[in-house]
Amino acid sequence: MKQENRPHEMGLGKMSTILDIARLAGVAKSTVSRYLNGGSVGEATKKKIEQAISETGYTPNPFAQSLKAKKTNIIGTIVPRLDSYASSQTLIGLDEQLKQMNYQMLISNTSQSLEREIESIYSLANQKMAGIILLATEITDQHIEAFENVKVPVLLIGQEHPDFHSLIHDDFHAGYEMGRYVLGKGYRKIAYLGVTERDISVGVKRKQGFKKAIQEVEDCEVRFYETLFKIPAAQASAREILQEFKPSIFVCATDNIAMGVLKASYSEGMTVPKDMGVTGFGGYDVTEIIHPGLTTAKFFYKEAGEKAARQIVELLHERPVEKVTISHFEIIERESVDNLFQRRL
Amino acid sequence: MKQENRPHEMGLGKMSTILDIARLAGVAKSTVSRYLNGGSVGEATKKKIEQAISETGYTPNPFAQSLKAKKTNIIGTIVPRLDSYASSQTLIGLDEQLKQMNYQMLISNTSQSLEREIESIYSLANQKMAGIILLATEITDQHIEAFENVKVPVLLIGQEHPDFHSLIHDDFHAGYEMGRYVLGKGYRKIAYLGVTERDISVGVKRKQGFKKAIQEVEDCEVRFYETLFKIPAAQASAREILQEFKPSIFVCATDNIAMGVLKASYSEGMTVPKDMGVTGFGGYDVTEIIHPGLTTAKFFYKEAGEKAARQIVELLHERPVEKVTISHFEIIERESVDNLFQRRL
DNA sequence: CTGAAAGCGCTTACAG
DNA sequence: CTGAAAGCGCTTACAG
Repeated sequence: MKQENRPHEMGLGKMSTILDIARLAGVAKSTVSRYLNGGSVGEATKKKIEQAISETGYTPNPFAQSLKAKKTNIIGTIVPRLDSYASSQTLIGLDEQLKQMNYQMLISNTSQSLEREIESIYSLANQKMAGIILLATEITDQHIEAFENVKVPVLLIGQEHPDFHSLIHDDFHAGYEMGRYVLGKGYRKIAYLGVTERDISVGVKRKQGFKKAIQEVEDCEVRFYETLFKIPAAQASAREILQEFKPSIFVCATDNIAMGVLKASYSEGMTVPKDMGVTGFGGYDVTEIIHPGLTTAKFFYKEAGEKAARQIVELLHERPVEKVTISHFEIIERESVDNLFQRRL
Repeated sequence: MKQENRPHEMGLGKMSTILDIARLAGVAKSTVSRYLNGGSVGEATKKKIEQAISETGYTPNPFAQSLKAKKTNIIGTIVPRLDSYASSQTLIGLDEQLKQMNYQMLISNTSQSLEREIESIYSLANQKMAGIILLATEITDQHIEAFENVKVPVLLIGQEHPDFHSLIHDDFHAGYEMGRYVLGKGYRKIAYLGVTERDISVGVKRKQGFKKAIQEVEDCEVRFYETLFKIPAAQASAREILQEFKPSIFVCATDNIAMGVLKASYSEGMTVPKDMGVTGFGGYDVTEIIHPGLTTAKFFYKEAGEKAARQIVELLHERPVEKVTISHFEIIERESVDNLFQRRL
């Protein structure tokens, strides 16, 4: 399969078709087709067909195949953005696993437009995708309607919804453990810098988990803030909070937000972790590169992508798949958090 | 086009075909087809067809279309990796521009395997891509052979080659200007940390430009080193160089390599830029996020992607396109480089 | 095991 | 302006 199948003679003439192969091998088209699709073919004819195929470098026309089959072996993946660590890693995991299972992946980038997401659902369905994977941020009624209309197997990644199968990260427990971690280090004056609650996973669950940890302890002063996903916005929010609240630590709902806080702290002349602690969620590469390294709850995007690939294929085959799968996480300790107890000694 | 075309009734029955539309409108299939493809259709029939289409939510089967047309309006893009700033930005630029011109983009990720690149060329051609864009790192004889065989319009991004159209970044002049910049700041003991010369753009051209700048000045001590693209490898290389050479500045062939050098300098207890300067090439987002910010030669990947999209489409239409287009760059000054002249005062 | 025929949904000359 | 027919390359019952 590695070398011999390459259409070396393609440059000479036009692409060969199944009819060419049939003629060359002296058999009927249907026999060639049967050979190609693993049907029963006699040894002798098999030989002749193989010969003809390698002579011509024949390879079936996928459009003709799909036209008959009325579907492809392509999984359409809708992704809100291409330039995020989480997206890339998830896509890589999906792609590699899908390839291994002899499926193709088609990426549809929506540039963070929910409207484009809806369009993509219809468009992918129209292109006869075998299944659709949505790297979700928000599930609206329109999403639900679209998926109902197209009737293509669907898997959500990153958000869960009662109507669909989904694979999510363990945002709640990550929030909880992060809370416990921070409290365990002695921090008691905490700014939680979150995002919109329309994003259930990032905006709600992480915060809820964190709140639970807080409730297990006494006399802890916590304030909750909301900012945007982008670094400059987070930076601006942090600057304000620094004025009005002076927290001893920022617990940020994403690594990017944490980056913004770090920038704000620099520009205010503060040193992390000496003057203030910072934590994130995500486990982006950059959290390890920077100095001080960022303490964060790392999610396993690539693995999640691989798992999702296996699940969507199960779904295609109408085999049972658990409604919601929870991918794990890990608290990574780095320099951005100090041990206040130790400091007091 | 926004709302009305959506196949709301799709959920009810099977997808409708051109024949359904024809019957509903009381005309022939060919007339519907002509309407769809902008041929001449009478006002009255046009109305009826439009009515039928919006009633059914009809949308043509792309496989049937491609089967006839023997090609698609999809541009296949081969990318060595998904998780790099340069790749993502380029893809975003390509995708957005292509969409605007009514083309689709299909991404083929090769995970840095040259062999997979070759396979992708054949596979994309087999899928009747209208054109192929290769985010190139290295052009081997196999690439040339493959492209000759498939006879599909091709555009290279990032590397040039006499056989193909290409869009490259101005690596030579970026190297030159970076050299001048560093010299202008008074640095005279320089470690140039480059990469393999098999990568012409990154490994050869940047270095050549830099060398040219060096030659314009006297009594400058420069040593050239080679490392890998990954941060840990660069970090290890930097540590060694720090022992044997003690440069006053590291000029790194990529931002990632510069990140490795920064990490090495931290772990050696050095402060940038006080004890040592560092520069990169690329202009990745991370260079702005970190502290100190990294001085770098910024390339415009997204713009380059957009430009490439326009060019490949020109190529499809067999319109003239300049053989090699050079995308610009900009030296971004940040804190990782000091002014040694000023310091002496 | 093998082949002839019909059909997937569309487009494209060719008549009219 | 409009329609009947052929054909794109493949697969799938159906006979044999």
